[in-house]
Amino acid sequence: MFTFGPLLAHNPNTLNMVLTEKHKELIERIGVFHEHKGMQPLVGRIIGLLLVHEEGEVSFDEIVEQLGVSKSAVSNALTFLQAKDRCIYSTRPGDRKRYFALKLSDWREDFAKELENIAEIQKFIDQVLEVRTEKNHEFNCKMKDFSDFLGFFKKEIPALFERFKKQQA
Amino acid sequence: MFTFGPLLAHNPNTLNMVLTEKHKELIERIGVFHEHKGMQPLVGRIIGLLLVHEEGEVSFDEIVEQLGVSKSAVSNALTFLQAKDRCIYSTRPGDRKRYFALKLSDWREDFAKELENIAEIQKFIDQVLEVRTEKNHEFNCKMKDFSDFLGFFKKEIPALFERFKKQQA
DNA sequence: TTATTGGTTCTGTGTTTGCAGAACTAACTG
DNA sequence: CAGTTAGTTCTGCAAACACAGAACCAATAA
Repeated sequence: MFTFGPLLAHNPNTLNMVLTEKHKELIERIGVFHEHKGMQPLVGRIIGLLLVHEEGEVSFDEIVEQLGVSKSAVSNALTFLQAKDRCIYSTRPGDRKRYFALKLSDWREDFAKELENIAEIQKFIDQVLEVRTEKNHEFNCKMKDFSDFLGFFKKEIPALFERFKKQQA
Repeated sequence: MFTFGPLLAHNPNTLNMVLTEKHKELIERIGVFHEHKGMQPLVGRIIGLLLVHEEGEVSFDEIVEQLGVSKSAVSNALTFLQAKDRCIYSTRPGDRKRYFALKLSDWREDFAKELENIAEIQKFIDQVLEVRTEKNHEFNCKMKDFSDFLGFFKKEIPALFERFKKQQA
């Protein structure tokens, strides 16, 4: 039978953070930024929401309601974010909901990985150099030059983080 | 009327570079690499072809034939690559064909741009920090930390290239 | 036990993508 | 002039994408 009291008590929808226009606009912009990086629209919006949300932890339901999308879409997007290790959830005693948060603590490793990833083109450059003849020496030289730089760059990444640590202290 | 002599003389198809299996496979791998970066498939294949092709300059026709795609697709892909400043064409006296090549000389600027681009997330982080309350201080601190690093990183980019130049000599 | 909650998986669908093929244009050729 | 060459633009379509909605499942509550 329907009981009003428990409904209010258990329904956390009423507790949703209030998003101002500024919040919503920022979420959208963060969304398109991530779209440009190849992610699907909703994934970018969720990242935006998790960033601007004052708690930093947001329930599945609140994501559905704040972004106005379906449960299935949110489920898939969150599965993706967790698979990519960009997101985790925690639970609370006496509460079956999952509270999702960005893994902001990993930004060093994430950023380092991104840097290494953009330098990955070196592998291809080197393989190209292996199959190329000497017919166009200048072209080959430019490629060799680029490859050398990429090798240098990769080596420099750890030092970069160390220098940051030093100048921070 | 049909004349055999001029046809052979003017038809450069017969002059196409021979691509081995190794070449073709490498082109495909370079293609998917660029697909992951958000480019459309054919664009990546063309970059691959321009890289492994011994001349470094490849005619429109040869691209069509070597990759087995339509003229329209090649036209659009080349327009895109030129718009992105990754590709240029040159012509030869008495030859109406265009010979396309990668702008390999610009790799420094291109790479610097890519680095700056991945650091662009800082703008969003800072805007997020502006709208956030102090309700979750730890979360804010991590974001501030990340933003500081991104600022530091951007500043370091020119020095990086200089250090490369120095150690090269 | 049935009902409810929290979330996942399946099915269908409008939209976008990526290309083919044809029509077209501009420049040269005979 | 008509015909050829080199490339562009237009039209259409098959496949992939991104999501909605419904069915579904597992855990808790009544």
